[in-house]
Amino acid sequence: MPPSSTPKPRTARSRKEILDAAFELAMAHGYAKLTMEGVAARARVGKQTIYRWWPSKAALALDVLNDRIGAATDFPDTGDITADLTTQITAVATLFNSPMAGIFRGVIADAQSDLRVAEAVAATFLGPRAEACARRLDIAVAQGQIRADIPTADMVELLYGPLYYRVLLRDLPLTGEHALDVLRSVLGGLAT
Amino acid sequence: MPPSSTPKPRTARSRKEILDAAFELAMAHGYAKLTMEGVAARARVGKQTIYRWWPSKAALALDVLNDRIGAATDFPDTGDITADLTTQITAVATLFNSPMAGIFRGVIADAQSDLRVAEAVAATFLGPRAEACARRLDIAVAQGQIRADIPTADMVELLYGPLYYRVLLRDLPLTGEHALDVLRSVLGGLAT
Amino acid sequence: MPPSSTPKPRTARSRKEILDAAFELAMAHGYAKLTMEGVAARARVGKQTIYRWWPSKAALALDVLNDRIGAATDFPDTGDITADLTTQITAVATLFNSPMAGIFRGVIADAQSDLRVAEAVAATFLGPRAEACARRLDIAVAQGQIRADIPTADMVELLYGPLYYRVLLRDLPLTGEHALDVLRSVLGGLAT
Amino acid sequence: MPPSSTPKPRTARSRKEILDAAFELAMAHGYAKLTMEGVAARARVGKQTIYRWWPSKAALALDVLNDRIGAATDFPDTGDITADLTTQITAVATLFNSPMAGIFRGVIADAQSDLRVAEAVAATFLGPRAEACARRLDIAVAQGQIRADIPTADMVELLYGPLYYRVLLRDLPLTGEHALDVLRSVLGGLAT
DNA sequence: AAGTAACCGAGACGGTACGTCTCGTCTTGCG
DNA sequence: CGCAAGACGAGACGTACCGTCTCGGTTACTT
Repeated sequence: MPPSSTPKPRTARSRKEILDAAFELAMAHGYAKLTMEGVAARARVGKQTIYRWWPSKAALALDVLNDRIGAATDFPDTGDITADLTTQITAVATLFNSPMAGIFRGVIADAQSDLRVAEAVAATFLGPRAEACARRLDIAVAQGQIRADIPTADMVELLYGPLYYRVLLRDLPLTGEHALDVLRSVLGGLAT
Repeated sequence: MPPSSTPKPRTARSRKEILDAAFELAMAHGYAKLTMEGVAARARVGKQTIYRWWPSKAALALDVLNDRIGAATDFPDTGDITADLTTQITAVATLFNSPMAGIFRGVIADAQSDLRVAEAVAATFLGPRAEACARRLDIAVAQGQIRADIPTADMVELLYGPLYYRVLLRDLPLTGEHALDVLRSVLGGLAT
Repeated sequence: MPPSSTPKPRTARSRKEILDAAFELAMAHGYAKLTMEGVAARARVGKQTIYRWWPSKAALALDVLNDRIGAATDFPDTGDITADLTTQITAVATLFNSPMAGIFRGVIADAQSDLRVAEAVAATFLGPRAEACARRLDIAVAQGQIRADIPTADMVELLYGPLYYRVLLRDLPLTGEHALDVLRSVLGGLAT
Repeated sequence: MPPSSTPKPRTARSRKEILDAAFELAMAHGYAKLTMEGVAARARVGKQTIYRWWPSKAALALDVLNDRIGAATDFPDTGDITADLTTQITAVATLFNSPMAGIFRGVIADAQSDLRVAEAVAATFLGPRAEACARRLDIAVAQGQIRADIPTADMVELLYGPLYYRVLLRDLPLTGEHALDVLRSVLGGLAT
């Protein structure tokens, strides 16, 4: 997204105020009721200033996510892949139980109809995290802790797909316990 | 959703015309550009007539999906769970590569911000299919083909979560081959 | 303009409220600060409702003028053309010293850049009044009170041009006395 | 207007480039689409540089007019007032049929809502020309060619008012012939 | 010749209003 | 008298300019 590609807006001040305003409004009324006009009004900024740096409310919200989450979901490497995945997946589950989940779900919703948003999500949010996970799995494969006949990039989808399923498709809660059940089941397999 | 609970609208004729119009417009211009006004105009129906039966465009689109897909994803039982899952998952992958996928993605997108849509999706679309799958897995558990220590309802999420991940989150294609790779990996597990 | 050509807006009620709001706002802050948004807000009406019937603020203001002025500048016929012109021109001068003058000047200003406004002004405001004047002059010509070798349509321009000149071009006031001086001079001619 | 009162801007070069750019843009797209931003871009000048010398687009356009028209409407004195008025009024009619008319009409339009523009028009454009005309008429009065009982300043309005009427109020063309008809009629009077 | 001040292009900024779009409700009038 | 047709209040959209305000890179005047 533009603000990332041209990371030096004239005044970093308005950038911060816009991101803050967007975050606060999303928290207060939900992503669906977030509007560019509302953000502009709360940030005391002209609408054009927002559109200059972000092409859509989803792009803006994605930057809010990236700014706020930061390295909260970085990958550890203790040598034990099961322990590391447990740590990581617990962090993800925590995140999905925080208010940030509403913004994430809204961004993903908009990505369904806006290709540029989908690309930005892949490039700045999901992609890096998936690659970090795949790299950790590569190490585990090399150490013989994980099967070598499945691409690690695919494994990432097996591990996280069920979590996103809960977040996006069902009204069932995604608890940390459930996330760990998923992890165990995926590692062990369903067949007898 | 209303049309389901009152399955005999005054004139079944307009119901069909509305669903057809919605389908054709969604095919022609995409779910995002589908509007209630557009549907009313194409179906030569008053807007009020649509609102009488469906509270939102997502609810209408969901009915379009249910009408058009019907039993296309029913579950077979040949006695071999792997074979049956293969059959079923191939059918799902096919569906997700058809134009219907656009409508599905749009409905899921709207479900993120509209609780009633989310409930309707769970009640009329995902729920029944998940339950059918779980029932089939119960049989397989009873036959000893599948582990008994994991709730079959959870297994459904392990199996389908990765597919939805591809459909909703990444720009990667969901091929039938990939779907079968997922099936095999989930059944076999990732650990050595 | 549309509201004239399709004189039956769905509810005459909103039409009146819009015209009233426009008039009041123009009186309060001047034509230049009149905005469609302001009118909509004061009339408690959607902007679209205004745009449905009037294509521009000038078209709306022109209707305000026509509604408010009505027959105030109708032409008398007492048999004495000098007396009748005196009556009429005094009425016009009075009008140009009323607050309506501001609206008139604004409409004429917009007509300079919007052909449709110019046409509407000619068709609904200036044209009818000029024709009424020309008809009265025709009678005077037939009675031998006025020269027959000048088209009466041109005479209208000689009589009123100097008044509009004052209203539109100079900061000099257009008093009733000055208007009558003009009338006398035009009738009598400048040459010795 | 400022540029007149401070006739030596730091660089006369930018002054000319700005006036040229404004003229060309007004010719190309019309006064209404002329913008300060457009002028700045075409003149390769900062917006501030324009605002330093001209407070509004109308003030700028007025300077364009004054620069381009120059002495084109100066008053001759051959001793025959009718001949001189004919010469002069023909020149004015020619001007009003040139592309400059669009700029003039735009400036007059803006003058309706901007008092400073109105004053500048009176001070630098209409005023001097009206005074020149009045002076010439004074001579004619002294020579007995013109009535002495009407202020010559008023006569100017009688002569030019009908021309401006055509330019500003009706969609009728202002031909040289029509202008001369007006002249004859005003000199001779309408009454029998 | 180097140092330094002013200027000025470029364009971001906070705003305002535009004219359009779609929503979900309400009203009219035809069949 | 039910429904198509579509007007209605509402309010966000994304754009265009406004007039003001920095930001740096010349430019041209000292010393």
